[in-house]
This record gives sequence, C-alpha cells and structure tokens, in this order.
Amino acid sequence: MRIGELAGLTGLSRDTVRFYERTGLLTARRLSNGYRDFPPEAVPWLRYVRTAQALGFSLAEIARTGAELDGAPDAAEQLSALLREKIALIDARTAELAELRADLVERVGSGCPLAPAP
Amino acid sequence: MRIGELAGLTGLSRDTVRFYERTGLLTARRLSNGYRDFPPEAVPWLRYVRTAQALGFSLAEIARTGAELDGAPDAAEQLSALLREKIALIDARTAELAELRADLVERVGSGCPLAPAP
DNA sequence: CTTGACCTTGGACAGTACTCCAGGGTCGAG
DNA sequence: CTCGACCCTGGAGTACTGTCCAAGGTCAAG
Repeated sequence: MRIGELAGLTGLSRDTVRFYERTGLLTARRLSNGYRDFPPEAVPWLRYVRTAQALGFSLAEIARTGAELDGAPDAAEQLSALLREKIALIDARTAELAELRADLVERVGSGCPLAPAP
Repeated sequence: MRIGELAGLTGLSRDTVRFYERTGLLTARRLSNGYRDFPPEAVPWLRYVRTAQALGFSLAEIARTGAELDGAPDAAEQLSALLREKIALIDARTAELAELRADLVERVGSGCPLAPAP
C-alpha cells in the first residue's frame, strides 16, 4: 500500500511515516515510479510501535528490537516473547504507579502535603 | 541554601537546577554576591516535580500548576486537591495499562502476534 | 596573597520526535 | 490535455529537556 493509505489506517501523518522509514523503524519497497510500497503488516507493526512508545521505549530502542526480530526464523515466537516482556513491564509500571498513588494519598491525608515553593 | 547543596540533596545537576529556575519551575532569592539562595522547601518541591514528570507532565505544565498554587492563601488545601487530581490521573493511567496488557495478552495467545515488518 | 571550591552569565550544542515547506514528478478522470 | 490528488526529496524549523563551556566573580583556608 502507498503512504497515504498507511497513514490513514494508522492515524499517523505521511511525514511521520516517512520519518519512521528514515529512522529504520519501517521499511518499504519502491514502485517503479519511486513511490513507497508498504506491506500490509506495516499496519499492525505501527500499532505495536505505538504500544511500545506508550510504554516509554524510544523509537531507537523499538527499531533495534524490530531489527533483532527481523530475519529470525521463529519471528512469531520471538514476538510473543517480546510481548510477554512488555506485559511484565506494564505490570511493573502499574506497581510503580500504585506506590506513587499510596504516597500521594498519604500526603493528602497529612495537613502539610509539601511546600509550594515556586 | 546554595545551588550546590540543593543539587546534592535532589540528585539534580547544578545546570538542571539553573535550567529549572530559568523555566520558572523554581524561584530563588539572591544573596548580596549574586549567588542563588533556595528555601529548604525547594527540596520537597523538586521531589514533587520529579513525581509529576514521571506521570507524564511536561515541565511547563508543572510550572503552571505551581504558579497557580503560589499566592493562594489555602495553599495546603489546594495542593491536596492537586494531589487528588494526580491520583485520579494515576488511576486512569493504570486503567490504560491494563487495557494495553489485555491487548498484548490476547495477541500472545493468538498464533500470529503481528508481522515483524521492518 | 594564593589556591581551590564554589558561584555567576550567556550561549552553543545534543537528542528525541516530529512538522512544514519548496520544488517538482505521477497518474487517473473528465 | 488539464486538473486534482497523490507522491518524491532535501532541508529547515520546532518544542522539550537538558548538558557543556568559556570567562570571570567570591570566599575561606593556609
């Protein structure tokens, strides 16, 4: 598919898609007229990219794990492993948030949450 | 206290503290020799800043809410309200993560998590 | 008085993640 | 053949969050 369609399907801008391709997050073959031609898998891949980004990964990190995945014969298996890792990460983050929450609750309870300062 | 001490107590660099002052996140009076003089409350305030930052607030947003707080007669009350807001935000974020997690779990369960693509 | 640790300013530079633009090519419909 | 919608490249610009540096002032100890 061409860039406009991919952009439409993923909610990204064309410029962002081009940017992602430049940074190695995405590869596309070229049509004879020079237009990029993305495989349909680019759509779920970009969804995955957004997920990983939401988890705090930088695009460079995402690209790196993507590259590791690429060329592996058991890609599906590896990706499942990766997703399981991300799930563990989500759990850790959730726990962190719970801790932070408890801290804030305690501070709200005390008369003096902290000094305003600025 | 002077900048070095504040930096030491908060784990920030002097440059970062100066940067925070430039951006209005922090105010300091000046000693006769021009040195910055921070109040002790700057320490918990910077801790709060780090917390808010971890929750995804930009420094500008943090500075804005800080400024709103400042000058209010019922600062402690307002800050408690702010913290309650942040708690709600944590809850929302936790829910988001749970959703993401469910999505990933589902994908791991399916044989085809997504195509590697890049 | 010198030395070293500390402080000041202004400004340049970095990395991340885009976003926009100019100038120009491609293609299907009318 | 023209029009509009699409595509290309290269490069500039933006916002955010720092980080580093040069040039120089301050201060207490030796």
